[in-house]
Amino acid sequence: MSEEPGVVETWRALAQRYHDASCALERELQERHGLGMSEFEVIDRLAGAAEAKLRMQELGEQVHLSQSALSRAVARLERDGLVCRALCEQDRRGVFVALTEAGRHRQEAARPTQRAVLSEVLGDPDLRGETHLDSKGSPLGIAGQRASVA
Amino acid sequence: MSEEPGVVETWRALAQRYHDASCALERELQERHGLGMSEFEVIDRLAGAAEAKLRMQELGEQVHLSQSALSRAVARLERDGLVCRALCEQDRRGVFVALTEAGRHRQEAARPTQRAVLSEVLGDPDLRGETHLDSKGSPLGIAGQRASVA
DNA sequence: GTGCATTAGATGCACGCGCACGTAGTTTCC
DNA sequence: GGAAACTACGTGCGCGTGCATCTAATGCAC
Repeated sequence: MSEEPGVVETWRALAQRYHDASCALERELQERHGLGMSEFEVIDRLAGAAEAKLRMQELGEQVHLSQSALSRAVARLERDGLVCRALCEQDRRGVFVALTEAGRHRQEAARPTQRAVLSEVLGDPDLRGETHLDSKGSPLGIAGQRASVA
Repeated sequence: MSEEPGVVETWRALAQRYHDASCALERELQERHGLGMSEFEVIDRLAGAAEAKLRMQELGEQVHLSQSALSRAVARLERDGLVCRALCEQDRRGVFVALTEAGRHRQEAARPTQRAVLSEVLGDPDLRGETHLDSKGSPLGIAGQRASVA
């Protein structure tokens, strides 16, 4: 009788990896840029979109948030002045979400942090030390984890 | 030149994969066994432990929950009669959590569901169709990501 | 045009989570 | 032996999330 047929192991490794990364990401983004993971995800997607604007629906397809969670996240971002909502003239049910100047600036400031955290946690040697986490001086406290997949 | 150095792609694939799996798992476990993911994780770990009992601390090392979240999860499980707490005589700060009969039964009932969901979502061909999810049939549309690290 | 089904997005609600803190019990050091 | 530091666990609190539901706008039938 096999007890650990593989799927469960895979799942646990996946969950472990995800949690390590998301916790570190959440913490660093929050502490250094006042952004939650979801918020950053939204403005990051917006920054990558044409004209830095997307409809809620399109945003929802890219981020893995529920529709309500996305609505709240955008509301928070709007409250902080990082995005603004605009009616869609073609379909007046729709809402465009556009990155503001402040939003773009914040995203550009936060992206290196994201990259650094991810390469640290996910163990990508490519960016190690390139876009490192200077300023605060904290080495993230997750060095040496690596969660090596090999 | 689009600069996508890999880490972000890896991260997004990882997050996607994790969310697909956790959402499906959460939903199925809840609907079919009245268990949340965390709850199942706890009783599953307990079932795998010697004498089906562990200290909170040891449990905390295995599950990726914060100490408080674990405390609440165990409280819920105790409320439902699936586990029971017992003082640790050696160290009276410690608390043992033990699987009850009902708890073991529930875990044994839920494990096939977990396996089935995971093999469905994570795409492990080994269990495909063996412990299948009745009328699911949906490939969940996440095949072929893998995010190979090698 | 009027009525009904559908879709986009917002919101009330309950819940699980992490953080900070409180409370016992233990160890350390004098 | 007694005070301080530390550890294991529980708890108040605020917050973000998903679910169900609501509103407004669109499309379709007739």
